[in-house]
Amino acid sequence: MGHVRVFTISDVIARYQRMQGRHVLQPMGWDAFGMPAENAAIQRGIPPAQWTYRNIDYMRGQMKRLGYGYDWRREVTTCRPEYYRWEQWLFTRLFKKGLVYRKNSVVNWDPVDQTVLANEQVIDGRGWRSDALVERREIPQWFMRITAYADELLDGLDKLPGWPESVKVMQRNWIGRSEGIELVFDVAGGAEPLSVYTTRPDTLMGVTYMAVAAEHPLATKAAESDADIARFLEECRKIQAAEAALETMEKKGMPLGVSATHPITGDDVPVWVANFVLMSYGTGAVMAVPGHDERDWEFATTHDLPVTQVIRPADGSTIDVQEGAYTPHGILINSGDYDGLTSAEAFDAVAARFEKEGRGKRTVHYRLRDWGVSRQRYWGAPIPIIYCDDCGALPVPEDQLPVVLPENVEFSGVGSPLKDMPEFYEADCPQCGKAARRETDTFDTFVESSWYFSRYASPDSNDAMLDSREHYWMPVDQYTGGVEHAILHLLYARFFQKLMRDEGLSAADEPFTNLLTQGMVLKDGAKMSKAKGNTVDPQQLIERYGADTVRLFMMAAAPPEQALEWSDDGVQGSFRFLNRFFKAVHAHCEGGPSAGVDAASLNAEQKDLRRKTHQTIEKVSDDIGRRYKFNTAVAAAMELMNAIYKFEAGSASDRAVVQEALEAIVLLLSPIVPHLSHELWERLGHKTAPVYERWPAVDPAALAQDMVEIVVQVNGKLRARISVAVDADKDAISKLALADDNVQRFVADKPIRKTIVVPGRLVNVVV
RNA sequence: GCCGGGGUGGCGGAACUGGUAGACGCGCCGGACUCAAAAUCCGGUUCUGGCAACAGAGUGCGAGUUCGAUUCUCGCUCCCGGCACCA
Repeated sequence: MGHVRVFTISDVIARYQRMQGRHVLQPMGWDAFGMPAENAAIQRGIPPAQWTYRNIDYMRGQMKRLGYGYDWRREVTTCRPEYYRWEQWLFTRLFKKGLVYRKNSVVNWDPVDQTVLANEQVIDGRGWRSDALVERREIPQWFMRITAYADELLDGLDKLPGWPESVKVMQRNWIGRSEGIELVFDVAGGAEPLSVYTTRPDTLMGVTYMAVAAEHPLATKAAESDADIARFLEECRKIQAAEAALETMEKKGMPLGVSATHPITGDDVPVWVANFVLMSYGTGAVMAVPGHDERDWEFATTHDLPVTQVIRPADGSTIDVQEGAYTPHGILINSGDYDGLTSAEAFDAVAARFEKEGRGKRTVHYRLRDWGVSRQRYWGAPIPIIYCDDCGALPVPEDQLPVVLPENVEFSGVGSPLKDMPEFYEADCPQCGKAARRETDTFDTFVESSWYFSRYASPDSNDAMLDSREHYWMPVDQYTGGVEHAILHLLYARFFQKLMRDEGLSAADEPFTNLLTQGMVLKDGAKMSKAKGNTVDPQQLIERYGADTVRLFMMAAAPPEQALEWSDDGVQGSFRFLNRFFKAVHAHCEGGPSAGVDAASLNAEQKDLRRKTHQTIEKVSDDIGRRYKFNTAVAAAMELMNAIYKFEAGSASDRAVVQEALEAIVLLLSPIVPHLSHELWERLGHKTAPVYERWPAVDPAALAQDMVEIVVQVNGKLRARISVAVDADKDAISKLALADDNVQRFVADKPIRKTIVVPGRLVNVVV
């Protein structure tokens, strides 16, 4: 049902834009690699490929029944070699540019199943199948250098007015550009100096300890002669790779019995090993300022480390850092020569001092890390690399692409079957020709989903990743997807767009001009999922109520970006409305053809209905075209339908007004309920179908009104409603308001202090 | 823990730029039709008091700004999404 929701939203927008006269391309494809197919293969004993292709066929049939207006000639399937060969190709190009590289990085290792686990497969620190405590393990993996584009990815957000602010803020924070200084603390006893990065050099005089990662050489060395430290380091390995696990676990540490030297005071600063410092991020060492950093404060308090204050609030108020860290900027105290400087001045002074002495430098840091694309899994696109004992890791030559993933395999779930297939992994070195070994890891499936949208422009191109047709269609005008993609998918897609641009394949800097993030489909307050067993099968609903009822309910129940609560009764309600809609048209058509509206000779009731018709056209156009609020568009159409039911049509001019109203509803709802609209449009006497019609236009003359209702408040409380002429001036309106009996009751003889008149809306009398 | 979003009748939601809180739908109540039921149609439906007119209260909790706050500001609370190997 989640898919039904996204695709209905997109289809409504596509059909609406088409009726605006635009040239619309709405494609569909299958993001088909990934863990679900492997899991299904384990459970059902069928190869992932078979299961995948079967599902694609089923789902394609269902989409056709739902009436989505796709150009099926452009269908793309990411697990086909014709598709993934091009990301393999791009990867080899990036290899030559130095934008991909290999380094060690951490994975979740299940020591019992002897396999790498996804974060999702780790439950409370244990493997989902073995129940063994998961360990951190470093293995060599391939990375794409997304950090080389960090600044452009950050600055580009300012050029995306069609994106929700919340998504842009999340991406900004994720990239996390910060300016700080990198400086060095010498370590007593001739050990390697500790290099640290800080964004708060103004708090340098408040450093009371240092902390290093468990894998840091200083910790490893200390463990050699101290069994307790060795045990602690062992314990630190039993943390899963996910950042959330790291941040929520109990912060633990031990003193290493080693001191660093404070670079200004020369004082000894104790060095600790801590489980929350990571070797792989930054330098593996941090300076701690417990007086002015919350995490440092927590740690210092639990381990009885000193907390000193070196910043005071600029407004002169007093604080006590023993009660909690003070994190804002302020004025320096207890800082020797720096006393009295502001945080900003101290930043510059400290930076200048270290740069002059050659012991540190100003540095820009990013929270964003390079993208690890290696997966130790079978059902993914092979990474096109060959390892030669003599020549090292080399990209597969272009004329040998694609590296095809064998589809007919036995899949047991333990390790990748590719590792047991010599016919796959045996290869010749592209450089020296000697026997070599092919990479058996596959790409992260985010690689496929990072560029598929461009491929729709030239899905049949066998000579290039993208051809000139890309320039006609890209960038995507309207992209729709779940908020859960706000960071990863959307950032990787933006990154790939820049890679493809720099490869000369595209002229666009950004892939998606307008972004709509839609909410989940819930049932009983929880996300619908097979795991929870609370799914609803679209197929059954289509059979019982028809596709239009399903589409209508999806659009009517909630605004697109909000979570939608599934309701069987709500579906019934949508079905009821469509029946009323049908009956209204049918009853009207029984009376034979209608003449056109003669606007000049309408009575009051006819004018009212006609005004409602044109108000509805105005409202629905705005709701679909500008606001993407399909739920209120549907509500407006229902209101007009209710007005038609109340209107007693007798004369020919009555019937003309009703005909106009019904035609409006048919066209306005046609993007949402295309099948029924098609039928009703024909019954109303038209030869063409709504998909070929233009969107209805508002007649401003029909909206005109003589009198308008205004609310009268006394001291902000509603006391009366009055009817005034639309062109009445403020004096006239407030005179009428004060003349009202109920208003008089509340004003009585109290003096009137002020009267606020908002024309067309309200009068507020302040007494 | 950090980043982002949300909390409005019995329920889904509306109120777009600070100006009538509860549009529209569901459910429920009453009526019509029917032998009866379903379906359909008509009327009612935030809570409290009142026959009614009307009055009082009310948008997670607490404060603030304003003639006026669901809307803006500050603090709190609960729920949802993301946290780099679910996609």
